[in-house]
Amino acid sequence: MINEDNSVNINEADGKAARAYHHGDLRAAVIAAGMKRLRDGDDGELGLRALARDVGVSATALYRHFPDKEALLDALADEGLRRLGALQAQAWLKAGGGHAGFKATGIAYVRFAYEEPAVFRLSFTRQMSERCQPGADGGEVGYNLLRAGVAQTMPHLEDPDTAALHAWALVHGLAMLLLDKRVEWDEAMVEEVVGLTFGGNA
Amino acid sequence: MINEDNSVNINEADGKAARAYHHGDLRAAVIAAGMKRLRDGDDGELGLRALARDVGVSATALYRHFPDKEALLDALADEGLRRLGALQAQAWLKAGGGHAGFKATGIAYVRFAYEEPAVFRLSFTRQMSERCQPGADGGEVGYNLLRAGVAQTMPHLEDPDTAALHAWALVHGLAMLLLDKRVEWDEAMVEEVVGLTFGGNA
DNA sequence: TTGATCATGTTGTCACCGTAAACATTTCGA
DNA sequence: TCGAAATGTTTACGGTGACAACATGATCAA
Repeated sequence: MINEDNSVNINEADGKAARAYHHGDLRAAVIAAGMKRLRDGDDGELGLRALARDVGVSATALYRHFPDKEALLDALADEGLRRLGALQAQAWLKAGGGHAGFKATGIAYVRFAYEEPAVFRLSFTRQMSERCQPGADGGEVGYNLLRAGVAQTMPHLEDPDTAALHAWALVHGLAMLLLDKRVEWDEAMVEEVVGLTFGGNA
Repeated sequence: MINEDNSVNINEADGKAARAYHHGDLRAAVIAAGMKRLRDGDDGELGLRALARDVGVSATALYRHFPDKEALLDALADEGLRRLGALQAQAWLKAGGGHAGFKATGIAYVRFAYEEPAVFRLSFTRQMSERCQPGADGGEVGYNLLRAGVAQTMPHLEDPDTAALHAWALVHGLAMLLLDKRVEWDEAMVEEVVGLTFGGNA
């Protein structure tokens, strides 16, 4: 069981000795700790040793759950994409779908990048060429929303693929420019720029 | 003097002893070597030691020219931006300016990212918040071209800033999606997507 | 010519990192 | 109950960026 503060309870049910040799669910705990570090902007690299220390375990213990550091980062990246997709879906619903919903998914994309820069960057920087776990999301939720939005919002375009890529590139580029401090965050600005492509400029 | 193969000639003019204790122009040589490594896709990090080895000098010698590794990377990043700007300017001229020229600068941006991924990524990933050397370009050439292009191509828009950012975000996002293998390179696709924003879709 | 001074490069060292191998402990199924 | 499998620890190795102390070469005044 993992608490909100990422501490881990062991033997919650049976109340045995507090300090057990085995960790409750190390894999999940490590991912949670990694996410926390990314979110807290513990800027710089997150290292195996620091992560293991957070969870209260030996550095090499992580190798029982991840073949190497890359695999661990991949897991974190996937978790990030999953969260992004969830936020987009939520924004779509909240806006009631349609044009407004589509635009909302775009803004949610940029906002996520701005609010959790390290997570966003990690999620997209990892080359997804390697093995994709069967359970991996890989950003499918977000992309499906995108395709649906394009279909609903711009049925007149002859090539929906081009339009979808256009929309994706726009929000992704805006997000990246924000992360790399090429552009300063400005809610109104984001709405305008996104709206220019995402349906609203009628 | 730095040759094409990044070797360095010392005492070119006076023909003195070939092996001097002091390096001809270590700073320039290191930057050249770094660029070469980035271009050759010597994947992974480029380290101080490897770089020093390339140039044929001790690792710590680099600290005479750069306060730390970050500064070195900053120098490489700036060099990258300068090259990008040059390529864009060249594309603009070759296309004869106007709408076609504007679109050409956008495509040049994406192409540069695709052809020299490591350089592009480094150039934009470095936080430019810190001190910008007086001589640093910082991507000014490229941005000026962008503003000029927007002004020429879309005079009807009420807010040129929004339009410029829109265009920039589009090519930047497309570039990033290409680098991170979210999208496969396809010349025609790039032209279409870029053309959707960069003037051509009339 | 001499010798001081400074810029530049070298050697040695340190703390940290990822990770492999060997070992210890706990859990669980037969 | 007992042995195998799963999980965590210890130790060690090579690599990294960074610093301090030292060596070498160039420059310039006296």
